[in-house]
Amino acid sequence: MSASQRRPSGRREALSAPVIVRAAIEILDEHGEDALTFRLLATHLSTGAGAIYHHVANKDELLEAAAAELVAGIESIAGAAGAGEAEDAAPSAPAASDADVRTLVLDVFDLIEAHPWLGSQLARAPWQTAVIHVFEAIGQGLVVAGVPERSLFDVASALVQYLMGAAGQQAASARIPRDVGRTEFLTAIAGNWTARAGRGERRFALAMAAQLADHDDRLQFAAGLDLILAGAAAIPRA
Amino acid sequence: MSASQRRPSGRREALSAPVIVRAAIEILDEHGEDALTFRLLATHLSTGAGAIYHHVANKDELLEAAAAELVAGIESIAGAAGAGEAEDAAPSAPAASDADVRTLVLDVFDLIEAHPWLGSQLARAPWQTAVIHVFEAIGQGLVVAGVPERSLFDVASALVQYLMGAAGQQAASARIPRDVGRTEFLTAIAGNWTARAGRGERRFALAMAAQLADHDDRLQFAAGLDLILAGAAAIPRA
DNA sequence: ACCTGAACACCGTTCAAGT
DNA sequence: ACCTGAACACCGTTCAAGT
Repeated sequence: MSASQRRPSGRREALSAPVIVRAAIEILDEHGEDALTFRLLATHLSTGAGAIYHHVANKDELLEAAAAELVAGIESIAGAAGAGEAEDAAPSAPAASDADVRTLVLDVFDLIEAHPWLGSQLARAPWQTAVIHVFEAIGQGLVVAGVPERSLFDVASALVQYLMGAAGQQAASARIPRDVGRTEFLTAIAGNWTARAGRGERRFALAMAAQLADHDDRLQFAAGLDLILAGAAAIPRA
Repeated sequence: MSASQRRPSGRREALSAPVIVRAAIEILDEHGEDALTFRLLATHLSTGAGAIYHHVANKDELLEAAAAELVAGIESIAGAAGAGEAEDAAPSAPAASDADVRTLVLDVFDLIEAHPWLGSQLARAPWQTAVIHVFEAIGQGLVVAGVPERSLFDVASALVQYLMGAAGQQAASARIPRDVGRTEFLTAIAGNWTARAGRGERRFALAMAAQLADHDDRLQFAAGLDLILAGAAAIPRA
């Protein structure tokens, strides 16, 4: 029996936390959050389910690590510019503005849209590494954009919470069965509201039902984001 | 055997959807979202687990009904005023303003803070009755507050998504073990960030850690809410 | 028609037994 | 030390059998 035969075809590298996290992300991306099982993961890694626990404490930690991995690519503009190296240089034009923070938040939104399970995971635990990373990037962007220090925490938190709300919605959207068309699904929902809309009841939801069927999640998210940024911009500077 | 003996002590009323939902809410409020099990629920109702399925399709539907029940108490100011009865009356002062919408959203926040499982449930499925109800109430409030019609959907959606984000956070906070003090937990988290904060890394999160330990969730939520409302107020009227 | 509760098809996690 | 995979302690849900 050669050494290569002791290592079955499914796994080339030795079992380790990064390898496990990578395999988990693959399953999550391809088959959705419900598909991630320690048994299936073990099969993909050509090992037993118990082996995973030698490298990862439990499923929660695995999901946190997977989320952190995806979000690691998100960098604040300020961070990327290497602030701190030229602290004493003459004050130049701000390295980031509200528009950069806007782009940053939309990047995270796009990442969630591409990996809906990430939406579930981010919304689930506010103190995990991935959320802190996003919070940090947004916060640094706001500093450079000139948001007054006394409002930094409030504005950053508002942006993160809004983002978490949208994250949950994206994850929920992804849970709609694929064979049901999204439009059909939303039309059915709208029909359900309509049926219950008595005289004067649910007039607003009813009026919005038409818009719902063909709206664009990202545009709508951006519109709300702009409300928050407009509110932040209206804060009097120190 | 008398008739009263055929109906065991745990259940006075006949089994029905409302009775089941009421029992579910009791368990959720007292022991948290993880405690709600069809087996435990059946025990509380002095019946078999299978009996519940004669009145409720599945656990999802049960949770949606429980959420709808709690949220039913939330009424938009416009709705409560019986708009529609005096449609042709001379236009009086607006029945609601931004301040009323603010109060409405904070009422929902307070409801979630009092019933953390509601936060999980609302954030989970955007199309459930409870969320539509809140959306409707907020929308009606915005109409009366004079938000331009073309922005109604965006503003209402932004408020709901922000609320859903906060809902998820509240639910997550409630999942912190009770014997661990909240302050100790947050201090530990902050310490964890500190440990990882290299030169220039996580400077923002680090600076915020102190504020985190003793901040007030509700005040912070209100601050973000005010940003959105300020942004909405800045939209030029038609 | 409604209820019962054992049975089914899963989970995450543990752990004795192997290498 | 690391891995294996059966076993444990749960779930939600189903369904034959009762009333």
